[in-house]
Amino acid sequence: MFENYTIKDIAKALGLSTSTVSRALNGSYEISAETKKLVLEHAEKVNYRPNPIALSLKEHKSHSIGVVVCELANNFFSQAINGIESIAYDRGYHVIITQTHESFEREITNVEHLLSRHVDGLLVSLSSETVDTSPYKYLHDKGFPIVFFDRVATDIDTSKITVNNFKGAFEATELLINSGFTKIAHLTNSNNLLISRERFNGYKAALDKHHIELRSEYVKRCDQTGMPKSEVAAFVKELLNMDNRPEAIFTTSDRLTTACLYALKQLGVKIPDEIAVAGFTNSDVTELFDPPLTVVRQPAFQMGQIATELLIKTIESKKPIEEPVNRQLDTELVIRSSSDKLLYK
Amino acid sequence: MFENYTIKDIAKALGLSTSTVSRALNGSYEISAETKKLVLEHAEKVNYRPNPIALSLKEHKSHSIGVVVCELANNFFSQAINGIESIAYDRGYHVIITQTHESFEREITNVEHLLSRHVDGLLVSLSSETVDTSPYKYLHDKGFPIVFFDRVATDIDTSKITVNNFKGAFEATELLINSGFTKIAHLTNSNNLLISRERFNGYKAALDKHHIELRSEYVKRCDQTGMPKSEVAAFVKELLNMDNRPEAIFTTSDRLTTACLYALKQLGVKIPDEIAVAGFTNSDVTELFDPPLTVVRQPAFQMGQIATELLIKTIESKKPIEEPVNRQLDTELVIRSSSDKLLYK
DNA sequence: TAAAAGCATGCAATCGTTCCCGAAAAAGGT
DNA sequence: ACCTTTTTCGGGAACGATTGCATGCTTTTA
Repeated sequence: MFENYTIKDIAKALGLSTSTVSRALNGSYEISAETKKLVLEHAEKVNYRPNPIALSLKEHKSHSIGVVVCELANNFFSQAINGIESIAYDRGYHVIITQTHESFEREITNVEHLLSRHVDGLLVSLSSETVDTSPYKYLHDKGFPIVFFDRVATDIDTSKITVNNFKGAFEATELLINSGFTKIAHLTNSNNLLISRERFNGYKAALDKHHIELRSEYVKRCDQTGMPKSEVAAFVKELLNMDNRPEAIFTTSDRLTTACLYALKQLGVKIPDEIAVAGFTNSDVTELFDPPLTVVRQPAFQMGQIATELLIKTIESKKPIEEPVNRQLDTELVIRSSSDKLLYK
Repeated sequence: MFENYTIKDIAKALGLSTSTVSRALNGSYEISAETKKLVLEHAEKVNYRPNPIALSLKEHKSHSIGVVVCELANNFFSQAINGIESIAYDRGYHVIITQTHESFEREITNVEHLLSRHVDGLLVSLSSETVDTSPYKYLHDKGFPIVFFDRVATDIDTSKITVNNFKGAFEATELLINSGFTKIAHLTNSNNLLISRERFNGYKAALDKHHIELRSEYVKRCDQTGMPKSEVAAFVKELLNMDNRPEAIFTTSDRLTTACLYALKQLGVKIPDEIAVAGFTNSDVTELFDPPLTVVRQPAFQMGQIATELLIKTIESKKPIEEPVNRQLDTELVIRSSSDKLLYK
């Protein structure tokens, strides 16, 4: 069942040379139809599977792709990986997943690791610590296929899949404004991440459009991406204790959003009565929250699929310099009651 | 930086033979200290990394482990994989993840796939469709390292990590009983899964202990594991429309729990006022639910870690027949208000 | 002084596959 | 009947690393 027959075994059994068997298996024109049939049938019978390791050694590729993300147990990434896996599986590629835990050092180690395994390409979402993208630049210049998704490196001219973060943040902020809030705080991530900056800009632009002044004390930057929930809790407390306390919070990432909600719950602050909340998250149970949460949702699964399709296309294209594709998808604003302005207030 | 120097390159550069270089690198006693130092220093300088593919071909192992789970985007499994990855990374193993989507056929394909990649061992959580475990038996009999976690194969004498499902279900059910409920429904999964049967038995035992008759019409089996939410919704509707309508529901898995909550929300049924809910889930936002959900939680991360440690130990042990370990961890019952019996009722 | 022992290193096989060459046999042309 | 072309197939190198065996040199010992 799981036996490993080799080309040599077949050759011996059939009294042929390994070269002949190999060629027959690969449908070479130089092999007679008769021999081909013989070999093919025997290969079928013993359930012959070429050894991918031997192939990798010879061909310098492995039919596998490496994935670099910060954290698996994060809805956005597990959904994206699901998308990645679905395409990769269909195309016969293996997926090797590594986590950076937001550490640059770990990110580099992972890339080295994957490369030494001769992955045929890389699917990368940068860690929040990463500012130096030169390793990717180096690889890309050497013609190595890389596709970024979500957290992309701007200075590298390779394919990228993102969402319109600006628009997503703008819409969410404007929703809060249209609900009647003017004092809107913002919980954001490290400035290293382009997505943080874009989302901040969206937030800012919505305020601008409605002639609301941006108060820097309303903007709290969680440089540790809310890894210990306490980081977020401290900021939330600060916001609530301000003289001019904000009426709403717009959060910029999955972890930040839930950490913020936890902090508010801990403090016994009612949503949206005392403070409204809207934020980026890909959790698929936010409708069950108390109150149902207004969210900006990214098409994670689809992003993973597109990224993988693009990567495999790059890998399999003959010419090394493929025109890089920049796909930008739309976020989805799901309006629920956490962003409501209650009338009796 | 990511150059691939080979042993040959070093040999050429130093005017030695590849064998000498190899032996020097591996600290063989037959190489003079002088030569060793020379080789080691040069290897360090060019950042030599042995080619794992060549090694795999020669040694018939790959320093990677295969993981078979049903679904990545499921809290339990993504947390478990996080645990797996954390240990594997430290021990220098790669993790190759595959999903079965609860299909037996896909499960077998995945195992074949992983085996052809020469993974050194397998970490398996069976799909709900799987009844025939003979492929694993076959592999195990051949001495191939396999460790099961969560959804285990009883008839194979290999290491297994589970939780005490009976106890977890018993405690949850008894909690509902102690809250004052007697009419307790049960949403369960395919009977193929041992965990479903164990949890059902726990439910039954708690009823027995408190002299409550088990009503078969209260037990709804979701054979598709609640994949389309509608499967669960239909059962929930049935339960609510019964003459002797249950006052509480105990759900047996992550997906079932959230699908049940969605169905209840859709129908506008108040929890716990009209019906109480408690269930297995590893979502880490259930405290934010409306109402906060009473849950049975599995130590997923730890299960992944232990399973991986055990697997690597088996892989690296010289003797093929290692005494299999059966670790059973405890679930955690987190009591929140979704299981409260409201007094004014 | 010659043989044995010790040491440092090289050769070549091996893992499974592909592919460049070369060669034998069959087919075709004159 | 002989030469050329085509068809069909095998030998062997290569991918990168390990390792048993062979080799050649120095040193020790009978």
